[in-house]
Amino acid sequence: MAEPAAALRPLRVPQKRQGGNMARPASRHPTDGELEILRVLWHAGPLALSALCDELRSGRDVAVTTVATMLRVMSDKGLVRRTGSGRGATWSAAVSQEKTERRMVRALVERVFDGAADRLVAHLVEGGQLTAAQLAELRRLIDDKDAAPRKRKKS
Amino acid sequence: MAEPAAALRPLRVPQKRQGGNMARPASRHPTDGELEILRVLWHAGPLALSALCDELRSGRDVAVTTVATMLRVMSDKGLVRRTGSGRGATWSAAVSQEKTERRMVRALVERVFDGAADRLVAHLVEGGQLTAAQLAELRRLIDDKDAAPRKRKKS
DNA sequence: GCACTAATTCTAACGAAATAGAATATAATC
DNA sequence: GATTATATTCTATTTCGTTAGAATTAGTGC
Repeated sequence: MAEPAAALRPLRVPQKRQGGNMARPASRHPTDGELEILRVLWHAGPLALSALCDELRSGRDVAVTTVATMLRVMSDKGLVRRTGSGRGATWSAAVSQEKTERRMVRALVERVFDGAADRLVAHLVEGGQLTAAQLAELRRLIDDKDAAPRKRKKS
Repeated sequence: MAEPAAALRPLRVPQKRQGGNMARPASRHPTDGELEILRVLWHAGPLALSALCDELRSGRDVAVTTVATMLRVMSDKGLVRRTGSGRGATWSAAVSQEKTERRMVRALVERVFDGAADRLVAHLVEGGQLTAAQLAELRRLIDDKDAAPRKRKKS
């Protein structure tokens, strides 16, 4: 491999193994499309492929094979699970809504707010995204939390 | 298995303009890497390319040309702006931190919580992501909001 | 058991995103 | 003005995400 008599001129050599590489790393969280499927499955329980497609189609047009491909990918990622095979097979979410939401919120807080969760909340409260009723409910929630810092299950 | 006689096979016909296409649509929001750059620019004001790279390198290793390429893309998207050219040029954010954060939070609420902002807040409050002090501060915020539902600037 | 239909796998295309080396342009310094 | 350092552009590469047609497999119904 060495270049003994390379003469000179290390210049310009348009070799092929060149240019930067290293592509984008795979995201650990569900993508946009995957989340759409998960939401349907969370809401409507285990579904056959066709039924799942029908649900999705209420929002936009999509081919059956597209959904099938996404399900395969999601299955590899451990996001969904299949029960049975062939025509009678059903698909269900393999991750809980609760956990997924929490993880995605945490990721946002980390990425956008550098871990400061309170800044996110302030954003929401001050940004006028909440109704008066929701604010009241939120205050009640905080009071509860305050009264029982220990995990007391509501008392 | 199968493959009885290798005779007549329609054999998949590897035509070129066929099969599903349509790639992933460009995301309207800054990507992960773009956000990283924006955060540096928001925090440290206008910076030369080299200085920007130095800041980024405190977190991870990255080549100058990589950052330059990202800046070009971000410039096309209107996320950053360049002042001057050549060695003395500086880069600054072309979008405000406030607006960007708000937009990304809104996108998350839409995607994950189907628009229900209060569910996101409840998540944060109940999930134990906030300290007692932060909860108190939050309640004060809500009280203020409650006292002045109309946009009264504080009075 | 054969046709029909739904499900699944195989293959493909293609843009976005991330990365960076090579080459070139530009400004600073001597 | 030549050298040098930095900035910018050009090009290349790789994987991800999204979409879907073609082919194959597996139940349903007759």
